[in-house]
Amino acid sequence: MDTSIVDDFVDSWGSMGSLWGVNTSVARVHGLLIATESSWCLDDIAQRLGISKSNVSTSLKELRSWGVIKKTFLSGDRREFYVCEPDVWKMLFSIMRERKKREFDPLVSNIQAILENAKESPDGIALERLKQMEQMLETFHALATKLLSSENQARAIISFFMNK
Amino acid sequence: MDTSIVDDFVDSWGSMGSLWGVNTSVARVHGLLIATESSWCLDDIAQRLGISKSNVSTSLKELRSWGVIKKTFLSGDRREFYVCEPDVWKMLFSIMRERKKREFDPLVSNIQAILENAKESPDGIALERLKQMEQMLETFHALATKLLSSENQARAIISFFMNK
DNA sequence: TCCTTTGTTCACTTATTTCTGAACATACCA
DNA sequence: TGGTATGTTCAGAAATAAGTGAACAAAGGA
Repeated sequence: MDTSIVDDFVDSWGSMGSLWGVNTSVARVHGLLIATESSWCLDDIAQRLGISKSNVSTSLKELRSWGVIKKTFLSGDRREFYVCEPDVWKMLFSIMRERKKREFDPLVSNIQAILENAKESPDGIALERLKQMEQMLETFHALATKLLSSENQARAIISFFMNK
Repeated sequence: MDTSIVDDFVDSWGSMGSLWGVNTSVARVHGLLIATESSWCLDDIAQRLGISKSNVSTSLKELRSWGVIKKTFLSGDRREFYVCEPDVWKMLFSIMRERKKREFDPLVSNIQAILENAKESPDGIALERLKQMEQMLETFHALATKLLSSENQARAIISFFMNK
């Protein structure tokens, strides 16, 4: 098995974990599942990537929480195996949905709550600007909600838009 | 001056620096400039946020590199003052453009380069999936390039889309 | 039952990032 | 020229995040 392509992909995917907010190990484990066709058990992943079992265990837990991998079972084998979502668009949408839920939504709620208490326009505060910010965030929130509600719909919209 | 709203906003904005990849101090300084109408000099920012001058200095440098603040001068005052971009949409677009350039573009190049060397479809590698990934990334790249080329155009597209 | 395999948790180590104060540079003014 | 105000850089400190190994738990199988 020619492993260099897999290694390269794992490195590349690992180094961009920051784009969606996970650490290198998590992204590397994910990269390994993406780049290979087989399903992997914990020990094999640890050996293949040269990291500890406990690290793999927590990384897999994290990847499950993002909804981008799933367990599989081989008959007669007690171990848990993992594969990633084969559809790359579905994968990306899972990540974006989760990231929105975890980081963007709370921000929007926060800003809304802050502006609730700011009806009286006190001195020195750029209240107009903060209101524009709130509106912008709400627009993005609505846009993201709409786009992320269905991969297929979003893909159609993107193609339509790109062909104009 | 009622500072609690500013403080709340600074906290909120500071805690979401990770969304666009800057640390808390950088985001807090930015938050302060966003939430207030005045222009700020280094020392006053340090005092207001309770952080060191050197931290403010590097944070301002970082914010300049993202293109989200600019220097102003008061006549008869030797100090450098800073204000943020008043248009929140322009601000957001600056951040997105810069983040794309710094993190997304290199990823796309990487994946492309890796797949260059993978014409022969070796065993155990999900080559089809990696090609789909590459295509998806290229689609997003094209989409982002188009959307980020003009705030006004993008805003028009978003409104059009949201009203359908 | 006891042993083995598998996976998780957690206290601790290691690595990385962030922040600071001091030293330095620069520009202006007296 | 010296003195003061302003801003930057950088080595090290402090804080935070990540990774490890050992202990533990659970589940089969002999």
